Amino acid sequence: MVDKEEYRRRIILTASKIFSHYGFRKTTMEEISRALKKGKSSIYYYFGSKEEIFEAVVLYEANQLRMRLTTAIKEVDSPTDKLRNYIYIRMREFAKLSNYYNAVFDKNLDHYDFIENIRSRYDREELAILRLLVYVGNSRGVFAVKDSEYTAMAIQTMLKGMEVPLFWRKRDLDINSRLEAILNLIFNGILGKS
Amino acid sequence: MVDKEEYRRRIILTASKIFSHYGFRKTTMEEISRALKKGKSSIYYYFGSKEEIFEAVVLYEANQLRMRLTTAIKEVDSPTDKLRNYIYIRMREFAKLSNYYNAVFDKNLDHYDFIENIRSRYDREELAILRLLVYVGNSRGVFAVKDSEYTAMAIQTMLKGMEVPLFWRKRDLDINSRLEAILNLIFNGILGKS
DNA sequence: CGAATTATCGACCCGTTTGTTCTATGCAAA
DNA sequence: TTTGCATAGAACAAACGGGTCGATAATTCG
Repeated sequence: MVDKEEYRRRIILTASKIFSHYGFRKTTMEEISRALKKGKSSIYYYFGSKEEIFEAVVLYEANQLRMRLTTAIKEVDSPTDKLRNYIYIRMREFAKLSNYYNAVFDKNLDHYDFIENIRSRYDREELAILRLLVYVGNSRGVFAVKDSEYTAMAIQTMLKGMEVPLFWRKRDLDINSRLEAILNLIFNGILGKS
Repeated sequence: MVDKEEYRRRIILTASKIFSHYGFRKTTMEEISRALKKGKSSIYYYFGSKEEIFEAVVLYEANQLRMRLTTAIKEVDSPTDKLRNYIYIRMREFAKLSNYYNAVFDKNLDHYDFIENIRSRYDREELAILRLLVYVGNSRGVFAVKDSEYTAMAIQTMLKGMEVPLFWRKRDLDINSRLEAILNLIFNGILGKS
């Protein structure tokens, strides 16, 4: 292994799969090392602790999420499509990431502040994106809102509101229809009288 | 709780979900009892051990499978549809049950014989069903095979062959096309020249 | 009502697991 | 051979987790 950083990356990839399935608590160093075909103690040559790996994994997943979202809004042109795409992907990816949240809330709240950091940073970024989307749609004459900032915040609030049942209630299939309703509400509210 | 048996049933339902997600080993009695909003030791009033619960769960799932399969072949009439339905549902349900198998192969092979019992019983039942399906299709003039027994065994062998990659390889989406190919092969083989 | 039975739970036990450390060893380059 | 990177086995303290037991609450029944 010429590059140490490269191997750290491989560990993150592998651990990510296991963490996402079993959560932080139920995932053991033994499993991670076995999946890498290495000795358990060898992992400690690259990472100081299990938490450190988890931290790197969450960071990695956060970046993945960011990438998917930016490409999702780039691949369409109209403001409504951009916003719709963003919300769709966001909710889908968040649902996939729910295991990480369950992992954190598993027992010990040690990582809580660390996760919260990522979370708050993402919140700010998301707000900026939404603000831009609304602003552009506005200046293109598709949307008709007074204040982009507050509208973006309102949308974000709704999105956050959808997360809770996503993570805590059983996954019923009416999520899609609820999402559809939200989208409908947002667009009709923005577009004025349909 | 008037009926003790009813509560055992609730435990099975709840434990089933957790087992199917985390496997036998990673599922703790603590989790099961918490999901039932009961004390950990209360569970032992209904079941003697964790293994006993697991046994009941597997038995329950096996019955569920049986039910789904019988309804699947009842709701259509033509022999080809019956056989096609049976195979489809069988493969889909087996894929869903793969977690239970992973659970067993997790480490200790204690339950192995117990699972193997259910398995062999199911094998016999399946063979009987397949034999009947082939036989009826034959007598209706849709199929054209010489020996229903051996044809049924051949079909079962193919189905078993499909299980291995289903359970052990990553779930690639070409499963459907592979299934389609198998179905095609079976029917064309049975129907003679198309 | 009170006794008997049913159901629940907290506290504890103790073998096993597991995150982490430490030391020894392989192995490539110089 | 020496140096430094990479690996893994052994050991360990701490936590975990299945299971037991006695006490207690809830319910049934006479």
